[in-house]
Amino acid sequence: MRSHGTDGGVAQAVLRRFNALRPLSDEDAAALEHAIPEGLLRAGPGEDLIAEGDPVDSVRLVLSGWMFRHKTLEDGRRQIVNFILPGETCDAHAYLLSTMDHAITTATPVAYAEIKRARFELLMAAHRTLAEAFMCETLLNSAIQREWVINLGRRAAFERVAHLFCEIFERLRPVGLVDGNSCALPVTQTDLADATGLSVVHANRTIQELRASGLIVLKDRTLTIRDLEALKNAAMYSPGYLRLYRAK
Amino acid sequence: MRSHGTDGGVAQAVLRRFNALRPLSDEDAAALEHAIPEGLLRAGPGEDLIAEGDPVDSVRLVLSGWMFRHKTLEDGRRQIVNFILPGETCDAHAYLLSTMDHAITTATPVAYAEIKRARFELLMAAHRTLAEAFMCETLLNSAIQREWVINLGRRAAFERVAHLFCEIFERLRPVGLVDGNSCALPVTQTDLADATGLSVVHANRTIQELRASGLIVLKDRTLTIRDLEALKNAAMYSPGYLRLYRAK
DNA sequence: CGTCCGCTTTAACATAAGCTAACGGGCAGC
DNA sequence: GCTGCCCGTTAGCTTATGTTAAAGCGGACG
Repeated sequence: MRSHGTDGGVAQAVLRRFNALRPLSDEDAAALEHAIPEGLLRAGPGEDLIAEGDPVDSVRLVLSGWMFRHKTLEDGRRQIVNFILPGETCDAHAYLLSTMDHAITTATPVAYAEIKRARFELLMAAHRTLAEAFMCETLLNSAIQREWVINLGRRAAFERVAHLFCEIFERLRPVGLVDGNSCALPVTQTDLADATGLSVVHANRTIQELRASGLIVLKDRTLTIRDLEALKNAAMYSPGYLRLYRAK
Repeated sequence: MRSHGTDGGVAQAVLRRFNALRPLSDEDAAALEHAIPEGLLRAGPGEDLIAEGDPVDSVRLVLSGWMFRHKTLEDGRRQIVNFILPGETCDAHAYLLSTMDHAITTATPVAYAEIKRARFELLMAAHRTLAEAFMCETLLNSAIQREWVINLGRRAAFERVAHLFCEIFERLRPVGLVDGNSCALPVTQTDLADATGLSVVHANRTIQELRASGLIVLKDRTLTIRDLEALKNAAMYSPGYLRLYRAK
């Protein structure tokens, strides 16, 4: 199945994720893998990959590393609207709307593949299942966005942070990035605050509380969930919106 | 252009909206109009059209009336995650994910058209621009969802409600549902509270404040915006995310 | 014509979360 | 080995928003 010597396994996360959404045929997988090395790129941590208002005319696949989507108000208040984790795509189809309504910044060093619009459209036309998988990615993104609206609108700080942790854990699982009950959490507390709509101080207090409750350990950018079920209960986490049935 | 005697003008809102996203050829428009009367349906106010977890296998187009998407936590806290206004679609492509991750309820009496998946896919295959228009609808929905995340995460109550009002006004404009500086707002304060993540009491206080500031008049389910620019400033409303450039 | 009911409004009080400020620890660079 | 900087942490005080409760108000309905 691996056919490109130079990028051995580099597309692994993407393939695993897509297979969880729509099982891909070997042919579909090969076509996707083939498109990746052509547009392979890297970026360091804290780099702005694209800003609000920028024109879009390609699709990106995250091979490794974390990014996040965010918007900033005139007076500087920033909100992270979503994280983009390994295996996920930025902006499939977004070129249809011409420009970005939000910015994307890297949290860690990342490797990603950029597929130009024309190339992408050919790929979609030729591989129906692949097209559906990308479509699912986009829909799932909406579903996650809706869950974040609930998180910010109706959950208290403790539940909110707990929920975010559950979600990240469950999103990393299908791409093989959880190790037992631990996963990487390579972002600052400022980022977590901006993702949960809290002030940094309160985000910190909340994390302390989560630690004190024995539900999690968070140290050296590694999150360990001591009791996932209990954490989900505390977060009022309702499974399902991530649609990872097939992913086990 | 009108060819169906019985549904005279019923698809007007949908066509206006689509034209604002992707100018449709007469042929595309005709194909869409043709699909509508077949699945024409009505519902009263407060009806649950679909619940979380329900299977989806059709696309709906709202011809008239308001609906909203919402999720409810186990303990009853409810969050409206978006309104669905006349001319907008529910769930284009959503059938790809099999089931709903949220519920849809009507706020007013509504008329809508239901297009079954098979029919919809044929329509998409035959009309590229129409397919793009539906795709844009889906993407726009995501963009709105992101803006709601910012609204709930980083705006204070006053800004939040002001922002919602600006958004609704701008979303109703391209479908011809604003009249001067007024538009319908056929929802209760409880609904507004659930959409803005506030308690009813505080939502009410905030609306009073908005009235006192002279920015709006809200009476008999009609919203009048006294000074749209001022309201947008107060809301830190950044145009653009609704992509209504072409709609003027 | 009175009663019920859903919606809005007000009041009084409770509290979660914000803000400002300062300190500590680790790590990179000089 | 000192210095600076980023990040996490803690403290003390402020405030926006939630909660509970009750009253007003108008329309629907018998």
